Amino acid sequence: MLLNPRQQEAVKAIEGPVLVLAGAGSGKTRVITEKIAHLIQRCGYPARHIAAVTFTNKAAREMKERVGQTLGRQYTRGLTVSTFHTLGLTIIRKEVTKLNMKPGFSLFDDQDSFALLKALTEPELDGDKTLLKLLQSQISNWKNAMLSPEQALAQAQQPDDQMFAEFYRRYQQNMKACNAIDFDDLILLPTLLLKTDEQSRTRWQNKFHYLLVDEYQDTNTSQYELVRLLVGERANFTVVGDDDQSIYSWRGAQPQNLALLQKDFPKLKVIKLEQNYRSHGRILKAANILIENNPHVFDKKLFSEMEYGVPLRVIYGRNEEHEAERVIAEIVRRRFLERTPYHQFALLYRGNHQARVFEKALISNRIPYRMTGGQSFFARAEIKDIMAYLRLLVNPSDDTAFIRIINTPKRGIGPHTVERIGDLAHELHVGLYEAADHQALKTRLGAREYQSVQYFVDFMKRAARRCDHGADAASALFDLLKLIGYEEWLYESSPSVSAAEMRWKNVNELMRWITEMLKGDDDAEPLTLEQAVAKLCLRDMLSRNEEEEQGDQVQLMTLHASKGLEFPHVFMVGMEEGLLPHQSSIDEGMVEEERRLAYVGITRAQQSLIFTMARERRQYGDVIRPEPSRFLYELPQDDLEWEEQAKANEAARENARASGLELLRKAMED
DNA sequence: ACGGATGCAGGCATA
DNA sequence: CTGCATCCGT
Repeated sequence: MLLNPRQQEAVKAIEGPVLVLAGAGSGKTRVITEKIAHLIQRCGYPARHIAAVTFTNKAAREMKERVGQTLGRQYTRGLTVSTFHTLGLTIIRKEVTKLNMKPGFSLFDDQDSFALLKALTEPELDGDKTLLKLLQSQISNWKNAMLSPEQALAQAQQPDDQMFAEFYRRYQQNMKACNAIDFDDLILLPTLLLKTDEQSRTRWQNKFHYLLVDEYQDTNTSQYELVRLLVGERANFTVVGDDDQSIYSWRGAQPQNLALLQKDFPKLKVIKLEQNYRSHGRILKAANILIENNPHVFDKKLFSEMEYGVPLRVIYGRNEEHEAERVIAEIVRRRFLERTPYHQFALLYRGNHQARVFEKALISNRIPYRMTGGQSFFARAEIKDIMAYLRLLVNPSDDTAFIRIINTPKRGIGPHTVERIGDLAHELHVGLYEAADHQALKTRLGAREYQSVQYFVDFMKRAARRCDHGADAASALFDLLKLIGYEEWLYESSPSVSAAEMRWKNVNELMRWITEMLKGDDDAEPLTLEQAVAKLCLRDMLSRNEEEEQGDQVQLMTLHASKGLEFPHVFMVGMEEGLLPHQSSIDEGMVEEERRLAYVGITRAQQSLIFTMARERRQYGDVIRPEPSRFLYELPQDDLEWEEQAKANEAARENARASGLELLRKAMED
């Protein structure tokens, strides 16, 4: 298919800054892909001087794949297609010395950060979960806004803010001691470095001559700053975004960055893609009308040349179980009547917890399904354990990893012993692992405990040595796994044999990835253990391994996770006040973002769209009777069939037929 | 002092 | 329903 004029314009505008406002389903991935091809083939840009940045690994993989298909693999060698975070990691790794970091640094995920925060605020916060979560997101906000602990403290108005700023300082200090950085640092550190160090800035500006950024409305302040620093004076770049699909302000995204661009780059060329190739007319109309309730920076009206399609529907369940049953009945009906395969249906919901009921119903009806997101592979305890072993191997200062595995599997080292090690570490100003290996520990522990600790340190040392020198790090890891008896431990500690089997399977899957990464393959260089561990921490696997088998399965995911995807038939479930818009968003006056979320959901649908809700819903202990979501009332009612209304129409039609009132029947059908 | 078991509390944003 | 705390047995 040929590109339309607007798309062509977007592809061919290569001098100076370009903003592509790409509505949902307007073919933006295609534009980015074609543009990369154009730059390489027509404009003589070497692939290694082009970088395309996305937000998710999935998007990055897909884009790499599609550029490869368009151009042929040999042309894409050296091309950088990665997420912001991976790009940040690349820069950090090349600049470790300038950043005063030791190689082999650990990447803390949210859980690791949380654990650390909890530990170092113990006296003040006493493990208060809500406060800790608040603190964690506050620190994240500060980092995304590029504020140091000192600046945060200076800005603090109330004593509470001052306390949080103080915790922020403590946190940073401890991260440094652990030779660890968190996800926000992956952007912040490169940004600060490029800002202050001219040499580094020049190096990276010379590395990338052209920059493309996808989902630009999701960038936060430090990401935007990084973009600006990377493109420099030359300002040759293309960003693609849609302010109507900005749904991540809660993690620091600044959709204003779209407008800011025009101010910072007066020469900015703005191109709108408004033709939608995805959805039937009715669906698009509904989406347009809904989003008109929001204020806009750039006016944009999507149109479609596709058929108008069937009406949108609203169906009810008595309660959430019944809601799920009705959705499933509809899927089954359409599968048999219209031969629609399962994979063409998607169930979209606001919160992960909503998935449970639907999962249950799908299982009991033996309908295959695939759930994206939710409890991910890397959140599983067994994976976190193994990852902690790996992290400690490459970074002996990683105290969080040490604490996780010092007694997993159980080897007789309890909290008391760990505390003693902690005391010593504190006195000597070293990490826990180093303290555990210290002479002085012998006099402070009982003989049995000391021996257990020695045993642990001993095999870790040996494993680390084999990983460093030996060509075969992989087999060292397998031996380590054997030695600690992890498989046996899983069978002892799991609630059932099948759970243990599952967990062991996961561990093996992880080991397989590592082995492959260490070995390398056709389009991937062999990695050091250090690099492999970092990649795993970013959940950034090279090959397509972690794509699970995709049979004919109903798709389940959150509205957030659905962005960028499309499905022939969509169910948006739980369309109720309190769920969508979510109660806390209503309370905080953040309904506009919820509306965008609804907009994202609606524009995923290609052919049919059904909204569902429950009349009664269990919440915590009690039962509530939710109101229909305000968004349903904002949709064009002519294109929306409410169930009762449909039933009423049906009844009237029936009556008319029975009484032979031909005219009335005709009227009803209009 | 460690580790397993049992009982109770609070819990749902969204990657 | 899950995760943590506490208690008790070894």
